[in-house]
Amino acid sequence: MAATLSDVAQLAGVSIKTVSNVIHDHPNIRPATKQRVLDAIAAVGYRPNLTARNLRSGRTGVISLVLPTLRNPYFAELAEAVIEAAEREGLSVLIEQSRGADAGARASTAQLVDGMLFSTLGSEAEDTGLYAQLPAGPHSPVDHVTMRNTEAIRAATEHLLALGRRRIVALGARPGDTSGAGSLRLLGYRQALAAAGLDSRPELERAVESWTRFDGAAATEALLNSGTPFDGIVAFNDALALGALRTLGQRGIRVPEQVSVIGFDDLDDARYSLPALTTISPGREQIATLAVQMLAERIAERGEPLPARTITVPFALVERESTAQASAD
Amino acid sequence: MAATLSDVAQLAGVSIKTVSNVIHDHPNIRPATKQRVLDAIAAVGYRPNLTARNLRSGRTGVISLVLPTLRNPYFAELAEAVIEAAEREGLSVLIEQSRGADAGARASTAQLVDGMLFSTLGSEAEDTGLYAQLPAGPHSPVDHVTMRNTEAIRAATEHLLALGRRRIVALGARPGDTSGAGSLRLLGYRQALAAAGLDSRPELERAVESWTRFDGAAATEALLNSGTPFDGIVAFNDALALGALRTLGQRGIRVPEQVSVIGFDDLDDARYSLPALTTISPGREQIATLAVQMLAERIAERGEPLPARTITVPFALVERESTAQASAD
DNA sequence: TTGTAAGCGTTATCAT
DNA sequence: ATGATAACGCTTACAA
Repeated sequence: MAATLSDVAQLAGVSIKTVSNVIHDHPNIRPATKQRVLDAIAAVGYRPNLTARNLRSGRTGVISLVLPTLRNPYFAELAEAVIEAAEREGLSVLIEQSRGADAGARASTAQLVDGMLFSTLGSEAEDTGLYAQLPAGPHSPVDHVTMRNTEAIRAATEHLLALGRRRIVALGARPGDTSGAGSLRLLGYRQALAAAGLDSRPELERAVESWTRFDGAAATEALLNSGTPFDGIVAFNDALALGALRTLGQRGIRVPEQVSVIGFDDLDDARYSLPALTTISPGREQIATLAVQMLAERIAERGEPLPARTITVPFALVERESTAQASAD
Repeated sequence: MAATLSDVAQLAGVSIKTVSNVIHDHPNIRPATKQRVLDAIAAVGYRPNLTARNLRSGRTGVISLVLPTLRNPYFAELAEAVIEAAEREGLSVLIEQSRGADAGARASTAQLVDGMLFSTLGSEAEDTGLYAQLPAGPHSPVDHVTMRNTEAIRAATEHLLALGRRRIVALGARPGDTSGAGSLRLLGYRQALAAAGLDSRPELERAVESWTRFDGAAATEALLNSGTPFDGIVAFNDALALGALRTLGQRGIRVPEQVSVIGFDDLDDARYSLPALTTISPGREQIATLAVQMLAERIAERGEPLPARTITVPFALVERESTAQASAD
């Protein structure tokens, strides 16, 4: 059995209040008493019972991170960043998978956690379906931390344009999507083309089912088979780009000599692909840090609810081999 | 403020005991009363306070998974498997990073979790350094779920031997390691060679700092530069193998025609590399399931401590392109 | 069938 | 400077 406050108090010959005072470094404790208590704590190996403390304080020190899957490196890297940011705030992270409808309702609705962080695939239906599920009810304000989807893909496209590429493929359009990340990124691609005075060509906008390496490879396969000529690929995420690289490699098409490829996410994998992938770094660490901080503030402000805030973080374009300047063509 | 048992009781005009009875589906409740209580629960939006329940029961329903990093796909995939297994047991998973010495002591020593699962990189020092840290003290029994390191790498090596490979590289030896996964795998490699009547050649046993894609690529680079001829690579994990594939691809060496490559872990990535990687599937789902089950049993048996158990799970060799039979050489 | 009350281990408000 | 004692919200003997 674990030792409790009263065990310590009894051994030290004081009341539990005094022990509690010592633990919390309250002022006004006689040094002699304090020492006696500290000795008693050491003697019985006392550790505060966090559950009891939580019941009193109404807090648990735990937040949950709800995401679709850890097998997707994007989410794994985000989770790691969140865990580290949470640690800095003195919080632990419970990871839950959002299997469709029940977006992580388990531990959360049951007040096991002080707050929740949601990360989605950025598809439209997903985001909207989420709000209904929130434990605090649909009225409570929700903060958002977002990335510059449109601007970043526009910058990515302009990067290829600056290399002299003119037949640039947009890889990853999602047909039904009109407000999610997919459509924002498609918009950025179109903006870049328009600003460069190029017509957008439907046959260069390639749709995929999901933003995975597999679909990236398959879509590139289909693209090649269609005979449509192209000299650049703006993939809407790194997984798609890595899939594209695989297919291009298999077909003997040289990157970056014949085709430039750029991705989005700056996964660890992007550094080790062949060739190493140029990509957009969306500011993952900052997103994680801000999200955790905002949640921590909200947890601290219980009662007086803060207004909903939306923060957008800056991105960076990371140049690697897949868009290196072709020496000669 | 969240509604409590007494709020519900007051509204329904019964005692909290009755409400509690309804919640726990106790027998002997008059249907009319039950309905009244259920209505009241719905009316105030009552959700049981898990923290209070935990304080009473002494359990939290949370276990922690301590691992080095989620950025390593091996651990990300394991974490996902553990989360799913835990969900089946009605447990939530808190993920903690073991940053060196303090192997996840935070939430754990503080009784926030009912039990802990450790997954390490399998290096020797790491494992031994762990036991001292365990919250329950060094006496408490610890269960182990392990994979067949030696047998699996032996099978991998024999797979290459069966393809006619004779100059097989072991990629991933860790010099200082005499009891960790590295040495067990090296042993399997040597056993296979010995059984085939081949001498083990030191120049074919390539050491690396860490089992990463980066070091796999670098070690393969060094191997090629050394001029040592070879026709097969047994990598001690998939990351090393994927790094090797990258270097071989870069150098224009064809896999599997000139060199056969096999890995260990069966990461999702192994399916999408170029060429797709043959590998050892170490039984990850089973490991996760068994580990969670054993822990759940231990949590249930509080008091009467079970003896320490060690379970070893079977492996499977997954054949893909990187060891396809070369048609002609 | 339902109610009363004790207690889980803390923290915090009073007194003293 | 320290000690009683009442909460926190729940489960569960024991009574009624």
